[in-house]
Amino acid sequence: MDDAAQISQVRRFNRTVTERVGVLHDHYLGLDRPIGEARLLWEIGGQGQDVRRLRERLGLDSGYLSRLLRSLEADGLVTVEPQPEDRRVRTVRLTEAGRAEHAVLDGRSDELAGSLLAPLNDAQRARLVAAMAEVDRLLTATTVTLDVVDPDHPDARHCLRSYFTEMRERFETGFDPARSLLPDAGELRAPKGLFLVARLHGEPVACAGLKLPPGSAEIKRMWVAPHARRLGLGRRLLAGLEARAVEHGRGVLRLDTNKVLGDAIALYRSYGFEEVAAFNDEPYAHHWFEKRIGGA
Amino acid sequence: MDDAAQISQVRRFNRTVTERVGVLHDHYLGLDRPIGEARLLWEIGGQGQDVRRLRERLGLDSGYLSRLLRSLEADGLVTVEPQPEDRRVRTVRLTEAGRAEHAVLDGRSDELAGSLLAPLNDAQRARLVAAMAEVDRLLTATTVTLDVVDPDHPDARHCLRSYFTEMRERFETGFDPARSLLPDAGELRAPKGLFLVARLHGEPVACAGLKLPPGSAEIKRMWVAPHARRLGLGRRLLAGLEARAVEHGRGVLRLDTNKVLGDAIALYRSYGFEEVAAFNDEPYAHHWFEKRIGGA
DNA sequence: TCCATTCTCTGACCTTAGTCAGCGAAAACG
DNA sequence: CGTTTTCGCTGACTAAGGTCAGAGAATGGA
Repeated sequence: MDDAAQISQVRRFNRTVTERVGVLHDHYLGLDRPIGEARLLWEIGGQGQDVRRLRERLGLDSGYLSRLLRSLEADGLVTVEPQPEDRRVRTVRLTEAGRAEHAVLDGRSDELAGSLLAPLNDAQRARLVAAMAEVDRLLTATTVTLDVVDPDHPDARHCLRSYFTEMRERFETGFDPARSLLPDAGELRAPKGLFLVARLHGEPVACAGLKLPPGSAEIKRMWVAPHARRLGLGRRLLAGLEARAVEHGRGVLRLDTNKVLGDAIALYRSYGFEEVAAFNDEPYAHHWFEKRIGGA
Repeated sequence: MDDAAQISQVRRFNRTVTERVGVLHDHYLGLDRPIGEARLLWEIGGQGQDVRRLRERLGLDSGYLSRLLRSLEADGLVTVEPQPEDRRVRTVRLTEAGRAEHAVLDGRSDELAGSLLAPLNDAQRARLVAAMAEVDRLLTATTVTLDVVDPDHPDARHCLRSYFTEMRERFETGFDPARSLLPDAGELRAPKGLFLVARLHGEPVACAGLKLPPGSAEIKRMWVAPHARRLGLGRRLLAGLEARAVEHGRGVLRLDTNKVLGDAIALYRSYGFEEVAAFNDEPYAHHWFEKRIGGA
């Protein structure tokens, strides 16, 4: 299928979906109140949200948002209170009534989904859901951003904590960071290295570090959050690190890994890594890989 | 995957798509003029449209639509003229300037589609487009309506004309209606039979007739438009005819078909038909099928 | 021929969505 | 400590989207 055919298929999709889903969506959501308010109520959700965060997520003008909140407050659906730590920031929470209304919206959303599936038979339904999952995955993948951050940044720390926890659970021998050949944080920070974090909707969902000792480049601590797998993030991280290693004039990228990380090993191979003899004595490693980079 | 899991997958899809496609869509479309006008301009399209039809398609109030048209007219983008046949109905056509503006919107729509694909690599792109096509097909399928119409109705005649043309092209021996055991139109009209037409966005896209001689029920002239294939319409037509045959107290459904119609034959088998000896001497038939219906 | 219906348009009106400037309180900075 | 910045709020305003009742022309049917 050439580019033009792809474009026109995407356009057909856009049209069908905005008609069938988009229109119904607003229609279902906005039965009793303006969709602006309904969306807001929805976004506040069970645990409450800072006004600032709401403004960001929904992309609303501060004055406009304020007015919407007043309106919801007048209807007794939300309460707005200053945060104890920073009394400029205010937190919105649903009241009992607000929670009830939220549950109604939730139910409508289920109805909408049901109404799309209802006219189909079982086989078609399964195909539709599978295709939707695929579209969802791939469109989501395009919104993930990759940034270089300091390993001490909260998002980086979150990824690293998750990484350690997962290794501890998956390695047959457990995982004790103290026994591993861990780069101290300084080694994953310029000029000795760098650290990449991938974010989805602002939340950190994957990371990878690059150590840059003279004449070499080594990947460390690559991790992808379970709910963000199958988005091609591992590959994007590898590509990101490779590009940066090339920028630093390195001709080889290498890494070590544990035998239980089968998916990762498959990824390394398919990305062009080849297994080599051990180049360090990392106690948790069973395989060592290298890839020539930068056209070297 | 159980029902709840399907529903929640559909909901995730709805959310992702309305965010990524819906929002961008309005954004791209509405750069220079209100989206209401832009949508209208878009819907008028190259050949012009009756006001009535526009109102239906876009679901707009007649007063509101009228005002939008005045506004486009004032900008010199459209002309509105009464239809010659029925001077109450008015037809909207794009002027030269309107056509230019339409082309701009068209380009934007391409851009939008491109922007969804751009961040993906080739393999992902192909997967996304394939999944979109599947979603598109299945969602479209749910909007098809099935109605009993008179075989002389313009939509029925359109289907039958297309059917004859296609048979003429595909049968190895050509197809001469005069030689075939054609039911005359009366046989596919109550009380001797019936005729079903499937419509997509109001356009006829498939048909099938049922002959109801005493004690028997026979399917004739089943056809699905090429662009509406793979939507499960054949199966729906069969189900529709079966249900009506049962209503008329018949216990067996039968049909004859030509050997070149491989897809149709596969459909009949998978729907539960079994091949039987010839029950008529239709010169263009190679296979005869029967299915017990109504729990008989 | 008269009457009912269809189709579009106009005027009056309302709600929702959204922008912008500026203000006061709280926090951060130097 | 004073100054600057951040955060949310209010008032004033605009545009867009949409509803409703009714008028006037054209058509169809009895």
